[in-house]
Formats: sequence, C-alpha cells, structure tokens
Amino acid sequence: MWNDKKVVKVLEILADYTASWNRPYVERVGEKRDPFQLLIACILSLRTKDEVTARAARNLFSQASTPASLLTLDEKKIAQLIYPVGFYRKKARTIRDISLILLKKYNSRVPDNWEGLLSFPGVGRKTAALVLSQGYGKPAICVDTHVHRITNRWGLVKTKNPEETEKALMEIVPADYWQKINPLLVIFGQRTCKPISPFCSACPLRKDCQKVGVTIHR
DNA sequence: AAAACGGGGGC
DNA sequence: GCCCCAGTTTT
Repeated sequence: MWNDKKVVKVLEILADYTASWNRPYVERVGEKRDPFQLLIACILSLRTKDEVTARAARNLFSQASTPASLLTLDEKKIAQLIYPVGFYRKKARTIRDISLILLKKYNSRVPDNWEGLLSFPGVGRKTAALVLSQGYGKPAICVDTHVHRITNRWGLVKTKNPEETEKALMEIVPADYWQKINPLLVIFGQRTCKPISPFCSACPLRKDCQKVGVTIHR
C-alpha cells in the first residue's frame, strides 16, 4: 500500500528515468521568467497541449510581456498572436482582464497567495498552484490532468475529482516534494504514461501500477 | 470521419 | 454535478 516512503521512492525513480528529457514549456517558465509570464502561460495552456502553448506564449511575449504593455494590444491583436490555442478569443479577453486588475489593484505584481490568485478571472486551483509552486517556490500541489490521471492509475488516489486528488496527495506526500510532483508527472505523462496508449512496457513503475483507466495497453 | 484531449466558470 | 467554451492530435 501507499505511504510517504513509497511516494518518495517512486518520485525518485521517475526523476532518474526522465532526467535527460526536455522539460515541458509551461512548467519550466517559472524557472526563467517572472510570475506574470507564468500566469499568462497558464491561461494559454488551459485545455491545450504544451507545444501549442509554447508557440503561442513566445509569440505573445515577443510583443508584450508585462500587464501595461499587454494592455496596449486590443483583444483582436492578442487573439491573433496566441492563435491557435483553443478558446483563443476567450483567453485573449481573460489575459486583458487579468492585466488590467494587476495594473490597477496590484501594482503589476502577481499575488503570491491562494486568495489573491483565485480572485482572478480564469484562475482556478491548478493555475494558482502552479504559480505558487513554480513561480514563487511555495509548497503547493498542482493537480493538472497528468497528475490526476497518473496518481489514479497508480492507485495512489481513487477519485474523479481533482480537488480530492489534491487533498489526498497533501496527506501522503512530504511537503518538500510538493513542488516536484507536477513537473515530474507532466513530463512523464507526455512521453510514457500518456492518456491514450501509454507505454506501459517501458515504464519503470509497471509492476506496482494498478493501471486504472488505462485505455490501450502495450 | 470520429473520438480524444485539457481547466474553469456558470448554472 | 452537467454542460459549454475552440482548436489540435490521435485513432
């Protein structure tokens, strides 16, 4: 059964296994760029793949990368820059709305706490957690679909609700590993523990995994 | 051609 | 809890 020691061991196996792989764009943004760009990249990444997000974000940031400079672009222009992420009109609007609130109420500084982040339009627990953990180095568990899917496959958690996954993980994962989970499971989820046709035969954890919801096994 | 994919919000 | 949002990728 799962306990804190087993979780840590699994995370270390995965860190080894994925050590030489390129890191995803969004989960890497916080290491190199400011929380604002990380936040905007998170908005772009909603329901869109990492590579598409990366192209859109670089495109957008080449034109404007602060709340004030983004506000000089109208929604149409932003939409054009971030195409073809899904929901690009809605996201263009959200990006402007967030920029305006930041400029007016936060002196252009992204909040570093749950309450502040969750008060923004288009920001839910996943985005807030990623900004906290990757942008500010605070201990938050960011449950995106990779984390949700993979921990359920393992049998570490058993729920359809990402918020319950977050709670369950907070119970069992030592706090100094909270920030590592998301980047690690995202990279692992993109290349091995994929939503469809996961490469179970190449997975270092295949013996322990309960393969919950695995669609096609090869 | 059709199904799968991925967060948040509004109801 | 259910459904919508709009595009790309995979089958």
